[in-house]
Amino acid sequence: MIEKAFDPAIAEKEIYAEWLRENLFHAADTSEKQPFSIVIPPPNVTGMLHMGHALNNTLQDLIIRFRRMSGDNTMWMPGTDHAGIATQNVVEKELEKEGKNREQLGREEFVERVWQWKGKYGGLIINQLKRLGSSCDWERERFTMDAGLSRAVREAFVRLYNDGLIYQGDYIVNWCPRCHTALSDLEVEYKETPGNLWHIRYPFADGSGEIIVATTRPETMLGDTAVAVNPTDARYSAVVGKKVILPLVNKEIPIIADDYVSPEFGSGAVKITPASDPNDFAMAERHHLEIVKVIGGDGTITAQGGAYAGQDRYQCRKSVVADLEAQGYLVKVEPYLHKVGGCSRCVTEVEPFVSRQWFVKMEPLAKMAIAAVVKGNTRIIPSMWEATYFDWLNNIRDWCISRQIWWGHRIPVWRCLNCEKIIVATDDPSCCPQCGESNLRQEEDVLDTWFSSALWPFSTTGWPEKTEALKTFYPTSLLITGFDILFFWVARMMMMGLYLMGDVPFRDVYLHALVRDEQGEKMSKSKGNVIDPLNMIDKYGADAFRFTLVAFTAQGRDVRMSEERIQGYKFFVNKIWNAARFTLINLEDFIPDSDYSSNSLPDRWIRSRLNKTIQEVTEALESYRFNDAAGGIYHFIWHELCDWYLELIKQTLYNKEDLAQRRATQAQLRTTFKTILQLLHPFMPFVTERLWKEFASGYIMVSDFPRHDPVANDAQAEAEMTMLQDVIGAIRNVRGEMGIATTKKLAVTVITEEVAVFTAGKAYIEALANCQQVVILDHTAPEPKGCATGVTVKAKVFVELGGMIDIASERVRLEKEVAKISKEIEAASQKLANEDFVQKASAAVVQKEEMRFQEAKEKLAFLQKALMRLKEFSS
RNA sequence: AGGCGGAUAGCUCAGUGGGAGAGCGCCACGCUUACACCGUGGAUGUCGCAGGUUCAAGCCCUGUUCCGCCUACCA
Repeated sequence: MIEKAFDPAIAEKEIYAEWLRENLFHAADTSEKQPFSIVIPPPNVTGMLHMGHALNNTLQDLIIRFRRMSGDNTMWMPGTDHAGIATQNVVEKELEKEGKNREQLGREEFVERVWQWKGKYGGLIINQLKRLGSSCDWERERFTMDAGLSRAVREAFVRLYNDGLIYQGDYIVNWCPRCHTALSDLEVEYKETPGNLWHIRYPFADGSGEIIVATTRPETMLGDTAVAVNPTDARYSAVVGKKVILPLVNKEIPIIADDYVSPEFGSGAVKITPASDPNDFAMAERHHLEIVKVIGGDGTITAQGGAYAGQDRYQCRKSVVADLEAQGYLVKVEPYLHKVGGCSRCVTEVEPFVSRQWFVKMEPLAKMAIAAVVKGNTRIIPSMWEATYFDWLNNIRDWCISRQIWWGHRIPVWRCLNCEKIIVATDDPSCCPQCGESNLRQEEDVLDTWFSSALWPFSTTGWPEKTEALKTFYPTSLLITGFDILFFWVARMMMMGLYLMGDVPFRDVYLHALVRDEQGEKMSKSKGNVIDPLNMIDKYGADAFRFTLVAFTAQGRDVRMSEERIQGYKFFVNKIWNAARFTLINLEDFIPDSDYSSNSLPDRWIRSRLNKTIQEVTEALESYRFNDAAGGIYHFIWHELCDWYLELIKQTLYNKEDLAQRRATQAQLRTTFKTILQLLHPFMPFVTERLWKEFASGYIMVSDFPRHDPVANDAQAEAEMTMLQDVIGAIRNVRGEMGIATTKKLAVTVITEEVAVFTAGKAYIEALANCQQVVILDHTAPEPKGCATGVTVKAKVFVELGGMIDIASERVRLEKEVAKISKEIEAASQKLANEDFVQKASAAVVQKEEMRFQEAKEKLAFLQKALMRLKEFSS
């Protein structure tokens, strides 16, 4: 017999090792079976498992296990992402502790050092995923910097370049002065920050007056090359074309007219610093203005800043403001709340910076990505995200893919030092194809990490090689990821997949929500509200933890996590475990190989209910309604199987006289339990695998997922069971309301038109309502006196209290019932009295309403009679 | 500024046109031989607000308030 309680810590370890040993996670490259594939959103190598990973991977494992059991050739591709800036930062911090920096080490040695770090710590999150039970195809594990994936990156770059979709140019980009690299637009996080709006006087060069401009960044004025006003602004039409003297710099700059300027804001005149503001940069292109870089890549003022050269940008702001004030140029200072962009990796304020960078031309790629979703080649679930997806792609800007860091895929571009020829190649060139020179210099920059991630759905299966795996598993079937990387990753995979593979990277995309704490706050270390998934697994077991995540994943809703809930589902695991113990205890003498079939009501009923549950859970999983799937199986196991079925069959199991029926019920019990273990397996892989050993040989994870059978529904059995359940409920209600102990046996009379059903079910009522005697009488029989009474749709129930009836509490109980039913009657009669309702509502609805009305009226009459009798009894 | 989502029992949330639900918590009674990590019974809601459509609205439409998120170049 199994132990009294399930010990997840031991079982999880053993079972996972068995699955690995038996190689059950591995999918064949080619197979007769229908392929089903998912690529994991590769966690950063620097990552530690957090709630987001836990949710993400639980959902993937759930679907993967469901598909595997359903007979598909199921491949879940695992791996990690090299996470350029994040990883470089981690290693640089390590160096810092040793009093070194990366420049001292030099590029090669630094990269070597990162690889060492990766070897040591990079696998941690993979092991953490295993703790969850993830059934990834570990043999296939990939890393975005692997040789194969690096080759894919070069191939993609070269193709894009040759097709004119990659270009290099001097543009203003988001620059992090601390990471010392360019960032894409997506890597900047804007935060509302209190600042000031400084109003500054710019005198006209001809001495005829002045124009006032407003700015949030006075230090940038050192690099101003114009002042702009709106061409329709009458206040300024006369001054357009004039020159002003740039204060502190003493340089003449023009006043220009441009639609971009909003006349309503500030003074309606804006200073233009093309090197320090993207809008100003665009304006400089339109008006051919000079670009003066006064802020350098390290955030200090350049030599162009004259007297301020060398100052930090914030220090310079103070100096400039002080000088403007001293020289009478400062008109006023207003407090001003504005959005300031920060580096998403280190929170340093981003500096718009003009530099030479590489870009991917997005428009043609975006068009393909839009069309694929419009045509339905890829479905986005929940569909509300489609709008966001389209909106972003329709307004997309070119993607800055170069990063001035060392950890990443170095851009495969070389320059011939002799003839300046640019060479773009997948393999390192040994000499210049134009002049034969062997002195070539490779581009220093590396690619944005997301460039390689964008290739993940096909680079992982071997692209650009035409491998069997690629043929079998591309397009992948499903991607499950958080909505927060819809742009970063999903959209870019769509573009790259369509462009390089000629087909979408996945058929379905399921976007799940964020995991928050129970107050709905985002979990963060600084808030101290993080719940560590590994800690939860240690405390409650992976099964309970997983089930919690699934049960709270409703489409379009955040997942609010709390320890209390996980504990609740641990109780559920315990319930299952004990139901299994009960089952096993009662199957000890059972020989499973004979063919039994039972027609007892509980057996027919549970077959029907189980069948419907299979259907419900299957349909919910197929449409990604995770909470419904979890809820359906929870309800069945706890409230149908345990609460009713196991109780109902006890008498049959304990009765050794009727061996045939006992055997048949044992068989049904065994089948039912095995089936729910299979149904539950994708949700709770460990406890189900553990229990499976007690029921069958082999592994549940590769057994067949239950299939529902449309003809197995037994409406008759369900209807009869409902009659019995209602009567049992009525008796229990009397017991509970009258304060009679559950151990006290009752004598009950049931008066009904369904004499046959209740006579057959008498023993069940006796057992579940704890009665010593149940008498079933036809509806023509006289009603017994001195009883507490209850009424159901199909029966009147009389509970004998042996003259000890507590009249006061019985009256309260009956009056409560009367009030409830009266309300029902009123609602129903009102509807039926409404001619519009009777005419316009569907016949079925009207009929239902009439039936409800009739039933309620009968119940009410009975209850009123009972109340009357009660009065007679008491007087 | 625009877009999206949410507002239903004390808490967390299901419920997309016909009798307001679940889990947890709460109250009462019970250690009945699978389970006290349990069982049985009970209490609890102007379904954010205001209009409208409909025989019928938590659900559809319009407006509105509050909360959250995303996108955006207003200095």
